[in-house]
Formats: sequence, structure tokens, C-alpha cells
Amino acid sequence: MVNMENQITDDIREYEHPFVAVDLLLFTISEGKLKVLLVKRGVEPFKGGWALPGGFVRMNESIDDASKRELKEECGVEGVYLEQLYTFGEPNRDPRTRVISVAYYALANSEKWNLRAETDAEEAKLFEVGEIPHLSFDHQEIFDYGIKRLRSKLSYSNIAFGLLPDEFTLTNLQQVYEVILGKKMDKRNFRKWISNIGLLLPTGKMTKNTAHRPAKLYKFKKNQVVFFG
Amino acid sequence: MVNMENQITDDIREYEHPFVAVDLLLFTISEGKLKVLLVKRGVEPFKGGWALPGGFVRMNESIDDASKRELKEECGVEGVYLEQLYTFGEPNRDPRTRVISVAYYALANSEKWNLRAETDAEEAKLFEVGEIPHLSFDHQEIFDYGIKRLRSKLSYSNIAFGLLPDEFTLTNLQQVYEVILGKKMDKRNFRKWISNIGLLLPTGKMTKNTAHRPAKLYKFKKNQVVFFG
DNA sequence: TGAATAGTGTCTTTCAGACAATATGCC
DNA sequence: GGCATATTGTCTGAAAGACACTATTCA
Repeated sequence: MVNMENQITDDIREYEHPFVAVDLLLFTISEGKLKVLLVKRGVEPFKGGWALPGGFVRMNESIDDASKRELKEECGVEGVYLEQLYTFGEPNRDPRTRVISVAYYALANSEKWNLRAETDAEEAKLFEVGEIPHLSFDHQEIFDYGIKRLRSKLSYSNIAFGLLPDEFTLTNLQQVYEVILGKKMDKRNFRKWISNIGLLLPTGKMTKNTAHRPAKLYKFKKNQVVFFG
Repeated sequence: MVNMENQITDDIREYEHPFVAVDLLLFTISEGKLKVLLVKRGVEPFKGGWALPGGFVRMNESIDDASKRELKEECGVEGVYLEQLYTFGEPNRDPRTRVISVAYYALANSEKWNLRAETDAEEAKLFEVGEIPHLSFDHQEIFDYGIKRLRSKLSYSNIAFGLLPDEFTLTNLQQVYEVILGKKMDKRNFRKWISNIGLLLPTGKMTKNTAHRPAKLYKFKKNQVVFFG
């Protein structure tokens, strides 16, 4: 085997090496369910199959920028919480050639989601996480990993706020936790806990036009330390 | 901009795309200190500078396999705990060309470390984590990220065992925690906590030839669920 | 006044942290 | 017996979990 370290210094372009892509898990909550955006593939391989949105990393953009670009181009979403998940690099994960994929996950609330008009509705669709179809490539593995990270990180970070509008009620917030963790929580204990965390800021406003008692609206303290994970 | 998705299908080889490398943080404990292995670069760029061991991912090996190969070739270590850390992909992180690096960290105990005879001692050296020299590329950032992950993961996983021999005393184990977290811990509270975790298995054996009271030897329960993170 | 959701407190259990004396093997 | 390290339990405060009733708005 030639020494690639020297080779790359001599003539970079002639050396065969893997492609690099980003794949995106875009989570959102709608109709009280946790959903993920999938796209129907328009080209081979797996033409007509469902897959995660994604694309190749260009030479002059960072992988973070590539994922933001794909998020905008393929999902029509901007300015949302985005975090690198894991890098998948089995040699045959793409039948065309060697493609290493850096997976990201993003969290969008329904407000951000309204920006999605530019996406072709025929090719992109939200699926409830419990009901996703067969996925192309190794995207099922990426999905499984992402769900695990999301659930895990929920309990020791503030990512839940990425799925909510700027102002929300404590019930809204609790529902995010319940939907993601897939279990009911006690209202009093939840409120006690979330208040002690110290991330909430009362806005002084209330919900309006409800057919019942109005609820206080809160927002999320910005510039807050996010726990590591 | 041409459509790369089509381009890759037509003629893969002609499309310029990033290189992919792995970089390794090999942690070990020696002389009661947490140390990391650095190598002195023998080629440009940064020739003569210190850097993390690593190398390019080959076309037919997974990134996990690439990191295992580099761990063996550059560090002389095999069969140790190895975990993917994060992927670094700023466009100019390597002055030669676009290189995206998947960082891994490995934990080796002193037994595994004895296998390191094949490594050229002139070019690889252990540095205490508080005293590392200036690092080439963006390796300082990778190091910072790795230390953070290591410290964080220590408290909710069983990775400490990767730094210990198969059989160890509770004092050995406590020292690993103290060295990594950089703080003294109370012996009684530590033992209470670690016993409740349920990962320890008494071997029935004791340390020998100590100039004091012998200690019980424990081993780590295999096939144990590792917490997610 | 009925429907629907908001909002609130106590008790119990569990876990983390502070703290010191006795036990054992070797010389 | 002296040295060096191993081993062990109690108390206290904080946080998590179980559990049910009152308050408010609108129709």
C-alpha cells in the first residue's frame, strides 16, 4: 500500500477517497405526536423509497453549513436547533460508491414549520416516529440513534424548547416531554421540577380565547448554559 | 452549481470532494495522572509539531476500522475501549486540502499499554492532560471536546473500567475517578455509590505482598448495559 | 352551572454528601 | 507493636415520586 500521507501532499486529486454527505433528522411535534421528516427519493439508488433528507458536503462549506443548507433546501426550515449526531461510515452503506455520512438532528416548532411552503409536498412528508416506513440506505440505524439521543438529552438539557414556539404554557412544555418520552408525567411534579431548573421566564401574558381557564405564558431564558452530552 | 446528486451517478471519480481522516485521543493513566498520546509530525504541514495520531480512511474500511488500524499502527494498542467522539469539518482545518476528520477516543490500561513496544518512542509520547504542548491543526479543539466527553461520561457510564486492568481494588477504581475528574472523593461515599451501581463482581481474590492490609479484588461485569450518551 | 383546563402542597422515599473509627497484614 | 492501607455506618439535606382538590374562564 502506498503511503497516503505522502500521496496527498504530492497530488491530491488523483487519490480515490470517500464522499462525504450529511443526513438530517428533522423532528417536530404536530397533532400531539413526535414526527420526523422523510423524503421520497427521486433518483437511483432506492428511487421511490423513503429516506432522510441530506446531500453531499461541498468543498468550501463546513459540515455544519452543509447541514444548514440541506435543511433549508430540502426541508424549507431555517434558524432551528441543529446538532451533530454521529458519523456513519460502513463501506457499503451506499451502493453507488463509498459515502461517509455525518448525521445531524434538528428540532423545529410549528412556527418554523410554516416556512416550509417551498418544499414539494409530493416528495417530503412528516411521519410519526412510531410509524415510519422502511428506510433506504442505513437510515433506519441513523433514525434509531437519533431518537435515542433525543430522549436521552431531553432529561439533562434544554432542547425541549426547540420544539416549542417562543411563548408557551407549562402544559405545552409538559406535552413535549410526554410525547418524546412516550409516558405520562404528573402535572405537579413536572411543574415543581421545571421551575427549579431555572430556565423559565414568565412573560406576564396569558393565553386568550380558551374555552376554559387561561394559562400563563412563559418563555425560555436565552444564553443559558446547556448541559453537556 | 451542477447537481452533485446526478454527477455522482454519472462519473464519480471526477468530482472533487473532501478527504476523510480519523484522529485519535488515546487516554491512559500512568503515574497517577491522566495522560494522552501525542505524536511528533514527521512531514509537512506542521512538521516537527505535536498532533493527535490519526490518518486517512481507506476506501474499503469502515471509519471504526480505520481508527482501530491507526490505533494499532500509530499507538501499538489493540483491543481497547474505542468510541466515536465528533466529526470536525471546517473547510480550512488542514492547510493541504479539505480534510474532514472523525475523532475517536480510546481508553487503555497499563496492561494494554505494554504492547506499545513497536511504536517509535522518539515520535510518540504521553503527555499529562494538564501539560500538553501546542497542537497542530484543530487538535486542541478535538482534545478539549474529548476531555469534556470523558469527564461527563464517567458519571453515567462504565467507561472507567477501560482504564483499569481486569482485576482491581476499589481504591484503584476510585483513583481513576479522582484523576479524571480532578478532585478528591470521599471513600465511604464512593464505595456506597459504586456498589449500588451493580457493575462490580467480587473475584474472591485479594491483593498480595502489600506492606499493609490486603484489599479485595473486583472485576467488571461483562455484557452490562452501558448508559447512553 | 357545567365543561374544560390551570394551578397548587404534603408526605414518603431515595440519593448525595459530610463525617471517623476499627480491621488486617506485614515488618 | 507500629505502619500503611482496607473496610465500614449514621445523620442530614435535597430531589424525585405518589397523590387530589380548588380556581378560572367561557358557553
